[in-house]
Amino acid sequence: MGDTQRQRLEAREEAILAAAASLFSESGVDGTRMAEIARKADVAEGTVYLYYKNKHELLEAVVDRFWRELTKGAKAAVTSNASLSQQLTELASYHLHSLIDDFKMVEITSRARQRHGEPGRQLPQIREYVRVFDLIMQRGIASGELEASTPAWQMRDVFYGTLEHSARTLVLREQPFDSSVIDNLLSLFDGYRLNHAPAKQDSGSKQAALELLQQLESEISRW
Amino acid sequence: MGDTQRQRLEAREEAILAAAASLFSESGVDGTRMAEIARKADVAEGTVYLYYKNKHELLEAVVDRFWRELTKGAKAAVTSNASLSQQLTELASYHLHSLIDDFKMVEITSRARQRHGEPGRQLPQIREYVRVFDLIMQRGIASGELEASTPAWQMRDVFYGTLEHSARTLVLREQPFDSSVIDNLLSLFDGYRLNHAPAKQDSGSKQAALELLQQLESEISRW
DNA sequence: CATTAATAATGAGGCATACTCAGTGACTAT
DNA sequence: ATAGTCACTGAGTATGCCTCATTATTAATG
Repeated sequence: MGDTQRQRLEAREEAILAAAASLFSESGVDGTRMAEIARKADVAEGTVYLYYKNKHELLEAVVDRFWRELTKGAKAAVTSNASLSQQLTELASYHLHSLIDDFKMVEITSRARQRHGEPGRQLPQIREYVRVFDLIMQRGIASGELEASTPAWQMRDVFYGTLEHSARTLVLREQPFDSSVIDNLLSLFDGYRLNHAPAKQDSGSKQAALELLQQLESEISRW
Repeated sequence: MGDTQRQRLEAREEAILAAAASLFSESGVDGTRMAEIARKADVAEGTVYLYYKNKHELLEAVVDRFWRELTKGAKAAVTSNASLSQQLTELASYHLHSLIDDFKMVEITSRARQRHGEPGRQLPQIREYVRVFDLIMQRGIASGELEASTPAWQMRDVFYGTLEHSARTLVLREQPFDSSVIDNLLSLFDGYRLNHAPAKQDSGSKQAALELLQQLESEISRW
């Protein structure tokens, strides 16, 4: 019955992880004692250390799981046959919603990055998460909807940096969600020559470009 | 001699603060013991607690001081008679340089925001810091260089969010500074109808607008 | 089924460290 | 000089992470 045994172990590990996640979110990392986590997971305190070397590694596992779930959700949220700007909108919207709902996890993530030993590391699961964005952009370039005049990592930093800060602002103000953040962000990405319609049917993008031209002309004429 | 006495107290407080700042930056918060801080500041361990209630309050004071210094530097860095886009460039450049140089402080700042008790607070000194950006934008609106179609806080989040994430990327890659981040960020702000030169002497901005026009035309012609 | 081996779980105790407080010193005022 | 005030000290306390000798549980074998 080696299979059932393994399942029991995994269930225990999952119980510990879930207990830690909920307590960290509620009371913060420092506010949560290992004894509490063990009690909530229905194991002895020593048992926790059979699964995770120490509190910080448990924290990392919690954060890792959070971003892994987020990656799953993000992949599901973007409809792969939509236009570039639609996909970006979907991803941004999903991302912002998630960050607002679990903002404590965002704070805890930054905590997980900091280890006693020096260097502010990159968490592997986050690397995986941002790939969702990268993929969308790559397809955008391939389909001609996007002109890659700017390095990919810079666009990524604009995207995620803006959304993270916006989430903090909204949470602090206790505003639940603001779609205008998404609209604004996407209008910024227009600066990257992002076309609103797919390339095959480019009357829309041509239209958009012409509107930009007109705006510029009127602006110049005002001087 | 009450004056000298007060100065001695302030000097002690400053010594403790400086010791804590340097140790926190070097070894992280958890990696630094209160005894170390006391030793480096040449006081007994108990003395630290005469000035700061606990380790977390000392951490907050360190972070507060960092952002206060940054505010001073930022105000000095923006030449107040320059154009809007120049001022933004100066601020962004100063900000990015500072974050890269002291990225540990950025990580520590997010740590200081988290208190055992619930709510992810706003640190007052950071509020003061972002005012530098707000002031620039306000003057931009007043002088007509900027059309405020987007709420100020959203532009702020784009600005600081992008720069913080870019700083993290650059630090992780051990690249010291990349001015193209600034260029890219500022070109994004063009979307807010930002003019490149002050209104009085607008040949530069006219030039820029014409270049944009040409780019657009060549793009359209390629379709 | 009994026996043995291997693996998992326990929780009391060790240990590091943030924080306290009774005692000491240093300075001021009268 | 003397009393009083205030800053300072560092040994001691409490707390909470983590270990490890012991116990319980499961698997393997004849």
